[in-house]
Amino acid sequence: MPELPEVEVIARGLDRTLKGRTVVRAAHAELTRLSDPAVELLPRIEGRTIARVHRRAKVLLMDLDNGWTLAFHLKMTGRVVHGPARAPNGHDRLLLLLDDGSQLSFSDMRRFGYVRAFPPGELMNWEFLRKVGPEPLATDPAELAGRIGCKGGCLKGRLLDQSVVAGVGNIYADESLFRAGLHPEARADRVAPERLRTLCCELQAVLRQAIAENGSSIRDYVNADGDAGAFQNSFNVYGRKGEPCRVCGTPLEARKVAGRTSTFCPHCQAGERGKR
DNA sequence: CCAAGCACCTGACGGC
DNA sequence: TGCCGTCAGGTGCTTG
Repeated sequence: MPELPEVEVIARGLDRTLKGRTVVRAAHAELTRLSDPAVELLPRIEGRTIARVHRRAKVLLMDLDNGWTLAFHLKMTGRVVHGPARAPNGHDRLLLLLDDGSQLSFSDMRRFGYVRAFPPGELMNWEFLRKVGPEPLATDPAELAGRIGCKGGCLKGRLLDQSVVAGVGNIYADESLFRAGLHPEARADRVAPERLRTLCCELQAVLRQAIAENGSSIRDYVNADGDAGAFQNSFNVYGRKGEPCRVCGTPLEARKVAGRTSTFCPHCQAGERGKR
């Protein structure tokens, strides 16, 4: 579910509130996607102190004081929430009871998400992280543009490809394409480099703004404190099919591009599949 | 090698 | 009310 800004907001909140907290007890409720058997994983967590919480791509990373790292991938509906201890519910996958009586829960209604534990030094050997592209907010827009434009395929597909650039999902792909005035079906290698650079600048701007507004809440996203984000109120195109473009008033169109529903303004993002 | 399609799951919503 | 189809913020495997 969450894309880069949402995971970033969660990571910042957890790093602030969990750093130095010790896990008193770890409990699992049907950890179907856990890479390691819970019987092996939970003893690695219990008694450990949380050293740091951070993010890479859309993955939430929790460093423990024994050098192990827990990696949470939230996929579509995963949530990591810190709050008062409560009884488990049917969507909980992992519950960590902390030494101040609070509890960290990882729950996931659709069960696409997972938690994995990596021994000291092993995180960077994880296939997922070895294949993932650079962080868009820590990379020069011109370099990002070069990665997007170096091959064919539609722009939307290039933005969603995690090996091209990390952390972009359906919302922020559509929003950055709109801001750059580029059609989602434009052929990436036929768009002028300067326009690709503009796209990457807009991508950075939209990601920064979304982080500043606490992320986007569409259905069930909440940050680590259980609060909804506000950036959904700033969407120009995502989820607005048929509504008027905020710039020119033309009704927004939606179609499947690269397997995902893509909403765009046929006037502001014209470009005859990007041949301009 | 590549893009498309589907699989993985559950729940919400709209139409009939 | 209830059944059915459709859709959902992501990734990864199979297929053509």
